[in-house]
Amino acid sequence: MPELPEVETVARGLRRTIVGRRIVSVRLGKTDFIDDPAALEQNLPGRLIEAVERYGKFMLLRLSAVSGGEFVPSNGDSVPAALLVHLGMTGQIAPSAAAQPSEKHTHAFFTLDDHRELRYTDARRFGRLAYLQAESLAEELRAFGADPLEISAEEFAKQARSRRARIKSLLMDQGFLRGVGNIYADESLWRAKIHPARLGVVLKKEQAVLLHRVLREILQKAIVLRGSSISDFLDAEGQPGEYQQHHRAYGREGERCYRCGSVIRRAIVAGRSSYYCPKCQPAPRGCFALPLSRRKSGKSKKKVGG
DNA sequence: CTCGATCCCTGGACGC
DNA sequence: TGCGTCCAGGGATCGA
Repeated sequence: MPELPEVETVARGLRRTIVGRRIVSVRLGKTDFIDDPAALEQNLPGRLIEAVERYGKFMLLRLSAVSGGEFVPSNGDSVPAALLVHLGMTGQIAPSAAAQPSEKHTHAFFTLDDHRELRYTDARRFGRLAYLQAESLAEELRAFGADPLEISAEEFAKQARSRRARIKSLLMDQGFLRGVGNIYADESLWRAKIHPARLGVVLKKEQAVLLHRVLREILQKAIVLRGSSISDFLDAEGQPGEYQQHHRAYGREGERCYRCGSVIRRAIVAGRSSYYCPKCQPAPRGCFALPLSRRKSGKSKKKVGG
C-alpha cells in the first residue's frame, strides 16, 4: 500500500528512467479512475517529462509547456501542467519495452520516444490519474498539509495538540500531514508508545515531539529500504521493498511486542485496522481491542515479513 | 469539528 | 474443487 516511502521510491525510479523523455501517444483502458480521460489523450502527446516530484502520496510528472504549437521547456515555478498520479492501494507505474506484453489491469499506456511505454497498472483502481494545468494543480495541492519530513517538531507538536481528533486519524489526515497512511501511522505510534485512539489534544508536548521524531526516522529508513511490500507493491524497477521486515506493530496481531513481549492487539481506529501493544501503548477509556483472530494474514503471503 | 457509515474495486484467504 | 463471504484500505461523500 503505497505511502510516502513507497511513492518516494517509485518517484526516484521514474526520475532515473523517464525524465527527459517525450510522450508520443496515449492509450487508455478503463478510465473510471481518471479525472478527464480526454484531457490526457489531447494534452500529453508531444510533451516532455521534465521532472518527477512527490507530493504526499501523489507523484507529479511535470510536463513541458506548449506555446503557439511550439513546445517550450518550462522553468522553475512557472511549470504549466503536470500529470498527477496517485497509486491508491494497488497502483503501479513503470516503463517497459513497448513490445513487452502488458500485465493484467494495465489501464494507461504512455508511449515514449525511445520504444518504451510508461504503463499504469491498478487492479482495484483506487488510484487516480489527472492532467492538471497550473491553476487547478495549485488548487489541488493547496488542500494538503505539511510534508512529515519537512515540518518542524515545534510546529508538529503545536498542531497535533490543538486537535481533538484521534492521533491516528490526524497522522493519516492528508490535510494535516501529507503522505502518512495506515502502516507508518501504526509504526510510529508503536515507537512513540502512544495508543492510536488517543486524542491529539491530550498528548504531552514531549510525546508529540517524540512522535514527530520517530515518524521521521521511520519514514527515512523506509525510504532507504525502498518501502514496504505488503501485498503487491513494486517500485519502478519491479522490485519489492524491504521495510516490511522492520514492522514492529503493523500486521503483527497475536505476535509478541518486540519491546515488552506482550501480545500485539488490533482495534479499529479511524475506520482502519490498527495494531498496537496494549502494554506499551495503553488504551484510553472506552477503546477495546478486537478479539484475537487466528487469521494469519501476512504470514501466508510470499516473501513478506521476516 | 469530528465521527461513523458507505461506496468504490479486485484478489486472496478462509469456511463449508 | 468450487462457491460464498469477508477483508484489505485511500479517499470522497453524507448524515449525525
